Amino acid sequence: MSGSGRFVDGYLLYLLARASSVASAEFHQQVRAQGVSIAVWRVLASLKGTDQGLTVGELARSCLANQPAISKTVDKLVEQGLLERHADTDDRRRVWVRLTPAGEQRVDSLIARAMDHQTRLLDALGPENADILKAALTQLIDRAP
Amino acid sequence: MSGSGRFVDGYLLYLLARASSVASAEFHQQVRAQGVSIAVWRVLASLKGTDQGLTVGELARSCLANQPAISKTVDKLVEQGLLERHADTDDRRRVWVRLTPAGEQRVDSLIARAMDHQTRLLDALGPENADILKAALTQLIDRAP
DNA sequence: TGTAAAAATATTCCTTTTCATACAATAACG
DNA sequence: CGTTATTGTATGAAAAGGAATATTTTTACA
Repeated sequence: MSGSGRFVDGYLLYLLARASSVASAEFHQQVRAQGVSIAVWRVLASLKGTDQGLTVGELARSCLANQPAISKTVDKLVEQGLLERHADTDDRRRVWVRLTPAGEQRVDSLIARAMDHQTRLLDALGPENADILKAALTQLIDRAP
Repeated sequence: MSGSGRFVDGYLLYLLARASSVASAEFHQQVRAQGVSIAVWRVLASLKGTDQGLTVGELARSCLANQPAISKTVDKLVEQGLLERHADTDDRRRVWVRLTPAGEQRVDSLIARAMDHQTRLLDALGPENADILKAALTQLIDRAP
């Protein structure tokens, strides 16, 4: 005996985390090679395609991160001129965050690489497997407790 | 217009990360409520079911973490009496890490909760969807670039 | 309305992670 | 063999992240 009786090998949450990690590894290295952290990439990517931006809270949920972490990351990106904050006129607690033109430019360049990587990933999977995977993940997100 | 033209909504790596995050959220809260960090849970869970333990490097890869982070987490868990280190006799660079009896006891209690949570998750998904998901994730892991 | 509760963000303090590197041991190869 | 390269782990300084809380604004409701 001594066959792999490891607990994690049959554990769904581990399979999920590992799949996400393995699938992202190559692209994440490319991002870091551009001098951009994954946290920053997620903030920029989350804002791309929103026309008024997102509030800090929405951004945190979108980035799968904590609100304080996002506040701090936004601080830095505002200093770098990639983001801008502006208060909501109706509810002055809310703070909107959106890309500046420089931010758009930066994220566009990263997104180009992301799409390129995704194409290769989908190719490796095959179109039908990719569709099955997307459907299964979407169901999981909708139905998870 | 103003329909969701957000980039991330169509991005596979984001779907994966979000699925992993959403599916894990509830259980991870339970773990933290036990006073155990996710990093520690992953170390303990990774070791469960290995009969000689794992080396530090294997443990790092299994935990989807960096080697220095694992070295430090192991330090603390050794201090707490949950893990023990012992050098490899053949290759004295390698350091094996394994659960102590106290560590086994701790991880067993967490695993009981994990299995319970997984049962509910699989129920919510339905058996056939669960199988499809597992197969798709396994393929992704095997075929990712 | 006035007051208590709730919500959104920022801030503080402390832990953890990361990056680079040091150190020790083995492997490769002239 | 001796020397260089490589591998595995640990360590130290710097950055990031997390939990708790403060602050400001809005909502609920007596």
